[in-house]
Amino acid sequence: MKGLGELERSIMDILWAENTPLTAREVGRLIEDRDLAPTTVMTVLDRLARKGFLTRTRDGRAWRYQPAASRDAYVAELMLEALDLTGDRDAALTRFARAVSGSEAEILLKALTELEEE
Amino acid sequence: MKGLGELERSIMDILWAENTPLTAREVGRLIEDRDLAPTTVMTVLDRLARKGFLTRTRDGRAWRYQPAASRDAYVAELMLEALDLTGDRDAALTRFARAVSGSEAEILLKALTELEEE
DNA sequence: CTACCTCTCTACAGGACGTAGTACTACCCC
DNA sequence: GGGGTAGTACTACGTCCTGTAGAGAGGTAG
Repeated sequence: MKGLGELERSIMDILWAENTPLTAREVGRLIEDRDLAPTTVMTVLDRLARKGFLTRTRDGRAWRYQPAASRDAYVAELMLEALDLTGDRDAALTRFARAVSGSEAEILLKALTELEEE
Repeated sequence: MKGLGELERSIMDILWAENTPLTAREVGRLIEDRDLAPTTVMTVLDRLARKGFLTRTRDGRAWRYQPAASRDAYVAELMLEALDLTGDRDAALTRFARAVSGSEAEILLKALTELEEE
């Protein structure tokens, strides 16, 4: 997988936030802060689809885009990918465990213990 | 932080593997597979130092480079950074917990429970 | 002095990304 | 049915990062 650029991530954020497929125009409207040309949005959506981050289906002449995977799945995958960079996964995991803050450590702990019970 | 390129990572790997500071020439010798010009290695070492991944100290006319942080710290930081991309950290963490394989889940679990006890 | 090593500076090509124009088609309203 | 509107595909361009390396300068060792 590859990282996303700034604008690409903004657009993914929008699509992750909505749970319905959007057209380029709709996405464009939701990016208020920047004044982007419609074609810019379209180009980026196209690239994201090409990279596999989005799927698109026809709606009349327009395309409707939606995320291929949830944001959580994306983030988890990035984390696993980072983990793959090391030779010593255990050490990295230990360090990671120490680095997450208390409440999050509990989330992790809970998820892990639930896993064990299954 | 930013990700590293291919060659940059190879070089970091070499420096992480040794636990003594190396000169450009020494690093060059350790990258056997590729036939790189010495200046190439120097340039990349320089860039890595500039980005904060390496620190360097003089040794005669030469510089000796060594990692500014351990690989584990780097990996853990990348993981945290990925985690920061999401709005819903809990969901991402839960998903991550499910994704790590069994033995690694135990490492994590152990690190976390040790944390709790402290 | 001469060959050599190492440094610093500069350069260049390729790819990713932000950004957008152009040209073409389909549709709606008057 | 003609013009505006929306949508598409294709092309383009500047910038930054990275891989790769040459040129030139200044020590160092015979």
